Amino acid sequence: MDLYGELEWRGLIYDATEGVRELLAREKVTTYAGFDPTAASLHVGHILPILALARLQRFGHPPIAVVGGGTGLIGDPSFKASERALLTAEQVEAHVAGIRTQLARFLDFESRAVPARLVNNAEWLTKLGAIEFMRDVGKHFTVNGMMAKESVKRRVESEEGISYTEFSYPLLQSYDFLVLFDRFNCTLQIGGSDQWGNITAGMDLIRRVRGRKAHGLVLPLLMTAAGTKFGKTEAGSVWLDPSLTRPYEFYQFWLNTDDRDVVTYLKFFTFLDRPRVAELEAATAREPEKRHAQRELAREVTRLVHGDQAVLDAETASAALFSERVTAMTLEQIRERLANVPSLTIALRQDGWSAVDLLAESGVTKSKSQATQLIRGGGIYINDRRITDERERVTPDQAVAGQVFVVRKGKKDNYLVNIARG
RNA sequence: GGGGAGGUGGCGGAGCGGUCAAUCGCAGCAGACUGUAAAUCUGCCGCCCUAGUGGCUACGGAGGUUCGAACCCUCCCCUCCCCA
Repeated sequence: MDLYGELEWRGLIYDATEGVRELLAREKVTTYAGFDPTAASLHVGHILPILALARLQRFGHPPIAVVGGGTGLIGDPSFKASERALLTAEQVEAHVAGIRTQLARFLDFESRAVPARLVNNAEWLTKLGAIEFMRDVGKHFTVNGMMAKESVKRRVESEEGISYTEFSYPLLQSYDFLVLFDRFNCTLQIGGSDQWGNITAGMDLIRRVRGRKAHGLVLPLLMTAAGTKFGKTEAGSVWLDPSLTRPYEFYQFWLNTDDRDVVTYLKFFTFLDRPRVAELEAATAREPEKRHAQRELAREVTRLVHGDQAVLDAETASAALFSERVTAMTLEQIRERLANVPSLTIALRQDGWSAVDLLAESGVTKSKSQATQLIRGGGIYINDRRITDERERVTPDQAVAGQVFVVRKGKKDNYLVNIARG
């Protein structure tokens, strides 16, 4: 199967310009995707375009990941309801640093035949003078054409309006495309479907100033079957940065994928081939309770993002928390298997604590009120035992080896509460 | 510039002098069921505690009237709609 067919099968092609398929089949096409540093870390949604670049590289097309150190200073208005506050240069710089390292692990920079590149558009955008920009780039766009773009329409028509700053964003992205075209002969840009307007703007610029045709391909918007935003959990966004989303939680996020979404996600977020995906699809239909597909999905994506060891740790912890009894484990086993579980401490008290105090003082809950509510709702377990009365006393000798309580909040949130002595 | 409508909890949206921490829907959390799924059902859902006819903070902002104001008055800020 050719690359385009592969992408099609995976459902990754939302829209593409005429001739992309033939182009990809015919020659090595240097391709880029941009990532603006709007946060300190990329989140699970970003995996889609990143992997798209990686898939291209596997088929011999050199990828370029562009970190938007320059465009991040401006802010993309595409399909945004309102103007956003500008990030400071320091914020952008800090975000860029984090995102760079994350991007780096998905592409193969060692390959000589198909080199990957990681560049920062601040390199050329911050040097671009206003007059130069207006003469060389701005002259090629009509305001009329810009305003007609679906991506900015809502903002143009809104009372709040759109600042000149954000309005110029598509031009900067167009200029990026032109620079990459000139430097690396980059002729294809990919991105989320919201990027279509910005991508075609870049294609237009290249056509006008260089008389050459460039292409665009956009990926589908991520949605869950339940109609909610993809990549959100109780805790907020699912980040790639392990200090923001622990690898265990990251693994759990994928493991909890809705049956209706899991095959789609396997195609989107893994490199598993067609027969394997078909196999997992059949397995899900046959015995959904086994979660074969979800397990494989969680394993694959966690490996991609956090590595083999993280997968092992997450699987061990998951098994321990969901199918074993804490009280049957030794202290060493708990320490080892639940290494990824958030660890808290509580000061020793010989006569013990009321259940509420234990939860609030250790930080499992943020207040005694919250602790009380959870206990009354039946959502708190200490060492496998459900707490039914918030006044119930918990004593140090009930801790595993006299040292640690495994506290479960709800179905899936676990904490180790260590007794601090002295 | 003229005329009109409105700003309420994460969002939507009731309330229009006391019984309002504020109906309801969504989102969220917990429970039951189950498969760590979905759907459904139940409870919670401003914050806090010693958990009560408890305390604190709240209905754009600042004052005022009143025993008492999200609700009335004044000024200010903001949003939306119509006309020009």
